[in-house]
Amino acid sequence: MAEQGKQKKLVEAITSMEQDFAQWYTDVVKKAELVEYTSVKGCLVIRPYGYAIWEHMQRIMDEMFKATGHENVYMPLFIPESLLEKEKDHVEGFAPEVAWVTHGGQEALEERLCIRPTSETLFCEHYAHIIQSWRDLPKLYNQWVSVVRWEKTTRPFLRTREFLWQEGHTIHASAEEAMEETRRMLEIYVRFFEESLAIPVVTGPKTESDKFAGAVTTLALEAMMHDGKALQTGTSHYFGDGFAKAFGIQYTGKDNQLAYPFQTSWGTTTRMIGALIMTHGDDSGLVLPPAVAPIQVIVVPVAMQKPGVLEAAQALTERLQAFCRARMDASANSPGWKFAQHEMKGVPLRLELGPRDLEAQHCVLVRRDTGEKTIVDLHALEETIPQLLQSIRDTLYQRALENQKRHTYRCNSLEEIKRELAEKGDGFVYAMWCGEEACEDGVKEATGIGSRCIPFAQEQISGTCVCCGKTAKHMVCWANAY
RNA sequence: CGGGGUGUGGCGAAGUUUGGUAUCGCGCUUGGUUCGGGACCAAGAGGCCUCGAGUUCGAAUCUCGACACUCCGACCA
Repeated sequence: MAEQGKQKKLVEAITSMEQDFAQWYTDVVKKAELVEYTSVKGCLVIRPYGYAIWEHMQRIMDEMFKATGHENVYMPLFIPESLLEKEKDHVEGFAPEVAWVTHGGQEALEERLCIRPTSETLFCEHYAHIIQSWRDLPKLYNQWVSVVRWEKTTRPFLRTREFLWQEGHTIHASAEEAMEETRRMLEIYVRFFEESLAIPVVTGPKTESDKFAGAVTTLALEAMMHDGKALQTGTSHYFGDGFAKAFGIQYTGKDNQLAYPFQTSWGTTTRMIGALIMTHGDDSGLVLPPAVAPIQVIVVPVAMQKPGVLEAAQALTERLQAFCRARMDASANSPGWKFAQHEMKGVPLRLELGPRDLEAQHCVLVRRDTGEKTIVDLHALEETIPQLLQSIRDTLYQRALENQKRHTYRCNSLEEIKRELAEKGDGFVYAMWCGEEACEDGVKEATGIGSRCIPFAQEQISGTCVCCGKTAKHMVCWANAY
């Protein structure tokens, strides 16, 4: 009997992270009911539970955008080929992965239309129409839409052909102001990641070869996943006046001279959900930071056929709903099944309420992050639950930060990089670089890891480039990436 | 896009070598007993074997092609 039960559990369990991290990830996204595959490659259904996580992300970020003066707009889905082609670097960067619409009904279109891979060109066309005077600047726009990039290999949330995102597009009178905006939005992302997602990030500009198609500077957020690989989780670009010149956006300044304005764009995507899974998840499934958890407290009535239990659990759930996202699971499944199920879905807190608890006027609270059980007086929940939720966020953040620190290696030579990676596994490698693309490629060639960004938090690891030995200009964060 | 693996009820698999009309576990439905870590009994329902061509009296099984998923590379949020 006992053996049979154990066997059953093994069959239904997800693959362990250690055994196969990629398979573990796929198991979690499926079993936590985040996504379902469709018949179109790289296009997934984001199921209600997964979409609810996205909605919380949206809500929190949108508030931050609005608080800094941004407005939401909506640009069309289609971009005519001629418009996409106006900025040379931009089209070269995106052309290989755009999807084209060639027919309307039965008739071939005179000019084919691409499905937006990003909307710089549409914003530029629009700005050219509406900006005439210095009084029209700045424009601080954002949109929440989906975009399409015809990726060759796809993975749920990490790389899909259609994905949801927000793209901010701003236009300013001066380069300084635009650069400041680029930094400001990066900082907003950092704050969102750290406070709401409990994910520490490394930030800094991308190298020349790695920046966004058409950008002067690309600032990136890099997060470390549990397996030591890097995931780019957001970017903020400074465009200078390159797009303005390519699209003929001009305004008349206070000095009555025509001038080109300066632009930025910045974006984050549903990839953040993937980051969440791979940063906090464990062998029991998803672990969600409370800020974006669709359910923060799951109430599980135990022995709910006993008189009064279900009613008490229902009343308690309603009471909790005044200050947190609480839900009761009164399904006919056994308590053990419910425990496992809600752990799989990453619910931060579980509240067990049974006849014994009712008699003593307390309940059992179980944290998802540590598994720790505490017995709490029913009258103290208004105080205890918010504290626990905060504590869960803090613990998740600290844990992720420790993982990042433990897997950050400071190296002085290519040999050292190879040795560290071989001995300690994937991670961030901090090493000096001369600034030459040849050496960037050289590091990739020799060690297999690529440059992620040039961290703002620079350290002087040595004076010379790890690749060529010449005088170093920057410390670069290198890593294997998703 | 290059290299591997896989595709059989909702999920996981057996069956494919040696062609004969599909089996098991979980899940699902109904009724009952249970309930503090993935409960149990009984009775049911559910499958153009990924799709398309071909070979054959006959194809899940053999041949060719397509598609999807997945892993490892190259590229990207």
